[in-house]
Amino acid sequence: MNEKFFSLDQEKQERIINAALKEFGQKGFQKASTNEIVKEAGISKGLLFHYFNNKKGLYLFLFDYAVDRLVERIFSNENQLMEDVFERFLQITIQKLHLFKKHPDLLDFLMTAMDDETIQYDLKNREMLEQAYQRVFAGIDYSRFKSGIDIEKALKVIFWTFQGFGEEEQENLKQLGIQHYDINRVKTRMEDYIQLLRQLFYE
Amino acid sequence: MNEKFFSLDQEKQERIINAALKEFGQKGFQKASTNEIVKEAGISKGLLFHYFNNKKGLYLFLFDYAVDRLVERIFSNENQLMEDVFERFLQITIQKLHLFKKHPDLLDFLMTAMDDETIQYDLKNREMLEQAYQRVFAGIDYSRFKSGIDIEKALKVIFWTFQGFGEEEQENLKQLGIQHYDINRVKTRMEDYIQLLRQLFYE
DNA sequence: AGTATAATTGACTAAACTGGTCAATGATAT
DNA sequence: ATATCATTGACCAGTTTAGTCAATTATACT
Repeated sequence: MNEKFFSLDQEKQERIINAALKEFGQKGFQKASTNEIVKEAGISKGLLFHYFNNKKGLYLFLFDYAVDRLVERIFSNENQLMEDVFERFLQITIQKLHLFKKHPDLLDFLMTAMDDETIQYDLKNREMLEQAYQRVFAGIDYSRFKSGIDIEKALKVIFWTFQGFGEEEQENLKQLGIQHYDINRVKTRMEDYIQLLRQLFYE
Repeated sequence: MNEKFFSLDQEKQERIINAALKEFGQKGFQKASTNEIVKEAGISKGLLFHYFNNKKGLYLFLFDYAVDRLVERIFSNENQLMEDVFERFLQITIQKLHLFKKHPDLLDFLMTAMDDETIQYDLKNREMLEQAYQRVFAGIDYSRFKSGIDIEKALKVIFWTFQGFGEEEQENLKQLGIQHYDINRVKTRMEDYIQLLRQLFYE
């Protein structure tokens, strides 16, 4: 790729990246259309190929970019994960929403790119991703759970609750639009659910 | 359409229908490719246009078909919905899995077809669908819930749990393949979760 | 103001793919 | 052997594909 891409307006960079994430995320590498990407990004055909010299170059750049953004948001060493399940999932859900706000199609792109056979990457990023996912569930404090509760299943119920909540919030964000959506208020909304979950699961 | 389609081997009918559901579900009406559909279904180009005389004819047929299958599985009058939340959602989840087993892409197709602007249907089917969705949550018995619990939020936690469980089972079904997947054993797996949920929510 | 350099455009290409047709072939039943 | 049916895939004109490149515009420097 052409490093001067990073000298563009940040807003323009993001327009291009988001358009590409969306198209590749929806259709996979082969069937994604560069025409569609430049149309959505509002740039000319030539410019895209000027910065990423061909389709595969763009795809590979995007994969690295997406992994970087995910790790820096959720798994970076600064963001130390809480021991309390609810605090931890609250934290992660908020971070995912921030990520979704900037790059609505990044997570979907990563999911589908992970098992795309048409390309094989440097495996570095792949491994980093898989390690990261394990960290989400490692070192949780279960001591406060009511006795007689199946911890494994309880954890799944909690996980699915946060997942469902997060998807609902993403829907809201899409509907309301980026400017009318206040992420801090999500925190209070989610704390109502956490209160319920604590009531249910904790002694 | 050509009614003789229904005289084909049932297996062949389903191959064609499933291939079309998948393609339309993934790409929408405009961008779906009839070439892709016949390739996936393993039939010739001519045959598809012999039975459904053009692309739009196929799409309209599929929509009616999909609504019929959904209603007959989940919302038909024989399948009276239980008053107990957990019994009801258990029932619905099982029925959805049966549907998914025969037509893995039917529900996704319906979702995307609902807000496809390129075509306007007889609204009969649309209305039927929306009424049906409301029935899922109507007439539930809340009397056994512990006092001091926010019923509205509790219902969402329960819904998200069944949703997460259902999606996980669909993943298993895809992975294991249709022949090694026993739906009756799902019931017992789900009853473990129901036991936990009862323990949590019921007096 | 003038000139050099870099950013950006979009018309253009050959190849692939699009929805749809139809004469030819294969299968089945009488 | 014949008639009726199901099925095929080469073929069509039109669109879309990834990628190129001469030409235009914007920026920077003297």
